[in-house]
Amino acid sequence: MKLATWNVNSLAVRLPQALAWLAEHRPDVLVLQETKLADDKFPHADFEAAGWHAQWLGQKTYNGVALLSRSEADGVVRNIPGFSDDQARVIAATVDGVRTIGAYFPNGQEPGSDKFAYKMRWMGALRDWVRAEMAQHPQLVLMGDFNIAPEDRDVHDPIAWAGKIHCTDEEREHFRQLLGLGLVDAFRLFDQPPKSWSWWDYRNLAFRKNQGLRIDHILVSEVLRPRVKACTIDKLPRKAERPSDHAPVVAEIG
DNA sequence: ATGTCACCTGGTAGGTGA
Repeated sequence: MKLATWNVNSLAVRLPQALAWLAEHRPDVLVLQETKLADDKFPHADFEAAGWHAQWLGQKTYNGVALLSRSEADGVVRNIPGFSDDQARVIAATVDGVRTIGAYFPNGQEPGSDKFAYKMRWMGALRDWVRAEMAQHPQLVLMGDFNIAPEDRDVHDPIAWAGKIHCTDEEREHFRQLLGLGLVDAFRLFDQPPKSWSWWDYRNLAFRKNQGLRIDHILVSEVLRPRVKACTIDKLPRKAERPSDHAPVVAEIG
């Protein structure tokens, strides 16, 4: 099966691109982040007309997540159970026997800020919940926009980014704790081209100069690990007219 | 140093978030 994650930075703007990408790649599951749509504005009819099941959790202006699947999605969970949150960041469901969690991690803005503290709290709650989910569902995938570059090789300029948001020791420690639950970064199961990024700032001609970060990830549980056949970043949508600043990440599981 | 994009409010620009 094919699983994918994509931060679309407004589904109102990117709906045509999302539909085109789905039609071309036919993933079994695609999770979206930053839909930026209130629930009553979510274009479920457009997805359904194209043959996709849709689950979503949104809010006006900010955040918002969705899960699109070819098969029906069961056991849908919206946001982290037990963690009171007015931001729409998590959608989870079981599709074809695989527990699939789509997450939009907080950006965190700047170390020491209130938003950074929220990011830490949110990641702690996510970790505890994912641990419980894994106990129930050995076949589990956690994917989305983590807003963390796990290692220096995931950063175009590690010196300039040292200690900055996405690259702090605290964020990287949280990423390692997720791996410590028994998850593995699917992208690093394979030889990859150096300077592989999933996000490029809209500013400073960053995409043209390939100045980016790898902050979008697909983590798979240990039982799925031997079944992962490939994991790639699809840069093509980043070259389109009116692109999202993120590229889709895709994993193939046999 | 910011050469961007998307969204909102309140007003035809400015602020916020990423």
